[in-house]
Parts: sequence; C-alpha cells; structure tokens
Amino acid sequence: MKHSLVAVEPNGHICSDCSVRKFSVCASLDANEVRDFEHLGRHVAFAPCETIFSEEELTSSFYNVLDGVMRLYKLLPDGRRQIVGFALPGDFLGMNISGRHNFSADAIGPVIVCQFPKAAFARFIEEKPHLLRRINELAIRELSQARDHMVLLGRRSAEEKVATFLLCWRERLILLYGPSNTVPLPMSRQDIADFLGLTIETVSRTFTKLERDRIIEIIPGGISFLDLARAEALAAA
Amino acid sequence: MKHSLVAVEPNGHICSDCSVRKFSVCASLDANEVRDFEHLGRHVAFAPCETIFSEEELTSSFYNVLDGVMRLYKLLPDGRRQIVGFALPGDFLGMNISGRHNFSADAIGPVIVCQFPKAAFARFIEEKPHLLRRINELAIRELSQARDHMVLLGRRSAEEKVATFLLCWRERLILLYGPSNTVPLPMSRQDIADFLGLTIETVSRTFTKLERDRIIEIIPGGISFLDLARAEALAAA
DNA sequence: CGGTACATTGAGAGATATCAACAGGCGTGG
DNA sequence: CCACGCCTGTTGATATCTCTCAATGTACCG
Repeated sequence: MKHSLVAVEPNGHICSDCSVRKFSVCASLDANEVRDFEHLGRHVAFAPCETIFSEEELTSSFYNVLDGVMRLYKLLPDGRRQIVGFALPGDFLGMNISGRHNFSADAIGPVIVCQFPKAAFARFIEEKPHLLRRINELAIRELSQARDHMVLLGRRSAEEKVATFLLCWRERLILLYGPSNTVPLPMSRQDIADFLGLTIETVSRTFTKLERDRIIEIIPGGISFLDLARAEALAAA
Repeated sequence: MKHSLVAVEPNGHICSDCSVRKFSVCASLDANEVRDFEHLGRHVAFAPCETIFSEEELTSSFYNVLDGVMRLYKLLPDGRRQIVGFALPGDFLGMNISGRHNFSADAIGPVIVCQFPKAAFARFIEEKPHLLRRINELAIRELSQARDHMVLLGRRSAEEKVATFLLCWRERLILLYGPSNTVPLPMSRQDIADFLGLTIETVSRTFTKLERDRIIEIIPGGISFLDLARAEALAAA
C-alpha cells in the first residue's frame, strides 16, 4: 500500500467555497471565524484502500471528509470485522475521550479530507461554544444512527438488512447529491456484509433475490430501485 | 401500569451531597453553579416497569439517573425489540436533535431520576461551556460503547455475547459500587436476550453452559464469576 | 395451596454460514 | 491485441448455529 499523504492544497484552500461547508462542523462558524479556521486545516488526499487512521492509534488529528467514501470499522483479535459506518463528505471524524481512535478508517475510493491537528483544533474550539454545540449535535446524531444500526444488527433478517441498507444509503446520497433511484455502491460486497453482520455470500444471494423479485436492478458499481415502495415495506417490517 | 410520578424531594435535595455527582454531567459544575443547578432539577421516583419516556414522544425533559436501572430500547413495528443499553446511576438521558426521543426508557426495578425541564436546562447550559463539554464527553463515550456493541451484535457468537455482556456489566457495577465477583442482574433473561440480539432460550442455554463449564455460577438475581480468566478469553476471542 | 410469571430444557426446523466451484471484468504482459 | 491470471462476485451443496415450538420446572405471592 502506497503511503501518499499528499497535501493537495497546502493551506491554499478557501473554506468559504468549500463544498461540504453546509453539512459539516464548519456550518456553525461565521465569516470571520471561517477565515481563522482556514489556517487550521490542510487538505490531504488518500489513495483507494489507504488507511486514514487505525484503532488504538493515538489521535493526533481530526478529519473532515471533503470527497470520497471511507469505511469505519473495528476488528476482533481473530480478524472478524464489523464496519460501524461509512463516512461521506461532511462527516467529521476523530473525536474520542481516551486520546486514541476507537475505530479504524480506510479510504474506499480516492478520498480527500480536511485534516486538523488535534491541539490547534482544541484551542480553536475553546472560545467557540457554538462550534462545540455543532460537534455535540453531530455526535448525538451519530449516536442515534448507531442505535438504529443496533436494531438492524440484532433484530433484522438478511433481506431486511440489505433492503434497509440500500434505502439508508440512498437517503444519504440524496442529501448530498440530490434525488435519484440509481444508487452507486462504491464499497465491496465484503464491506456491505461486514456492515450488516452477514457473510458476503448471503449479501450476494440477497441482492440476487431482490433483483429476481423486481425490487432492484443490479448494475455495475451499484443498484437501481425498481420498486421503492416494496423495498420500504421490507425495510420497515 | 401505575402512573406514579411522585416527586420525592420537591426541590429539597442538595446536589452537593448527590451520590452520582462525580459520575454525572454535574461533575463539571463548580460549587456556585451547583447551587443554581439545584433549582433546575427535581427528583422523581418510578415504580418497576414504569416508562420514563417513549420513542417518538416529544422531549420535554432530560434525566439524570440517581438510583436503579433502566432499559433503553427501540421497537420494530412488528414488536421485535432491541435494547440499546441499560442506564445506571450517573447516566444522562434525553439528548436528541429532532426534539423527540429516539428510544424508550423503562424502569427495571424502582428508579429515582433527577428530571430537568428541557427549556430551563437549555438556558442554563447556554453560558456554561464546560457543562456542554461534559455532555459532549458523555455523548462521545456512549458512541464508543455503541460501536463496541455493534461489533458484538454483528460478529460474535451467542457464547461470546453472553460472556462479554457479563464482564462489561460487572465492570460498570465495579465503577459504581466497587470490585466484586458476584454480579447482580436486575434485568430479566428476556432483557438480556433483547440486548444481545438473541432469544431468551439461547441466553438461558448459554448461562447453563457457562455454569457447566465452571466459568460462572448462577445465583438468584445474578451470577458469580468462578473463572474470570476463561470468561475474558471467551469475550476477547 | 394454587396461580402466574419467569426460567430452563428438549426436539425439531430454518436461516445463515461454510466450503467449493464457477463466472466475469480488468489489468498486465507477452 | 489477445491471453493469462487475479480479484471480485455469484451460485450451489451442505453444515451448523440459533430460533421456534412445546413441555417442564421454579419462585414468588395472594
């Protein structure tokens, strides 16, 4: 794996133009604060499959995803993997209590992040209670999603899991890129399986079944919904 | 179900004497602030199985658990239940983005909470960034626990689930009440099953198996660890 | 003492995992 | 440009774990 921590724009970026500003922590900052904020972060690009940070590693930076998709996961000692989430543009990563990351993060495709040194960020936040409030808001939202995912992992069948995943993923993409019934899936079947607590074979079979039932159509790099209503019925069940 | 929202001490309590102060959100407040804080909360007692709040209900209050154990859960439309956590003294409940609770909370045994009207609490927090920071800290810790639980739900066997649960529950009780190899389990087998994504029968069988293997001993209202090392080996696996 | 709720145990079924083979796409290198 | 190999995904056959259904046991309480 190449280790290409390339700074794309060494502090030459303009936050006020940032494409993820309104989704991100920075949404809470006013024009003046954004100017100060610009000196804090630097854009960094990661190649597909590169690791942004690993579980148990000391936290030296926080990250704001600008472009691309990341998988966030935890490993058991014997190698079993649980993906705890996928990060999309606007997501803010790295907050923790212990000073160590409590999950790992890989780039799925090419990824660009805005990286903030932890110490400088902590100093900046010190006199910005509204930024803290924004971060808190994001944490609470994530917590709510985490609980939803617990329900999925603990109490749903394979078919329900896959249908729910496809619908939720679609919703997230709609928020970012606008409505569409075609849903790109940049992650592998293995990633989906590890997210849903299934095996790759079960995921594959379930996709095929949903296609046979004319609920989705499998297309290269994603799926397309043929019958959203029936998909939602499966997911709600 | 009786609806006994009895105010135990109608604002006659003294926060500085509070048993959960050092575990709770209030830990971040200094002596003066605590005095103001006292006027905000009121102690409320709930009988076993009473509901403190329900999912989707409008959030009118936040709650600080003072005594007892609560189950926090979500229901699927068809009645399947996933317990997303158990609340113990010191836990702070009710934060959300949407203005509605995103899970339900029942008392397991008798419970006493410190209830804060949402609006008053929001006003109080306004000029107390350290309280906000404390709340954020608790949210981030919970998020980390939620992710750990996702790994358990998605990737662990029944035996691993039960062993992990017993050990984690023991750790939490140790933090509150000091070390012991005897672990009270105030929740029912059904609660444990719904927490671990199992059925009651599987939980019962697994308890029995752990006892046959001389790892635990089942006692009325709880278990006792006979071989902590082997339990930890099962949980780590 | 009987009843009810909870827990345990057993037998069998079913969903998902496991193991194995095969197919398709893509890049590389001849 | 085509052939080969690799990687990912799909499909099939079988195994296994956990669930389901049913019966029994146990503790608590009126």
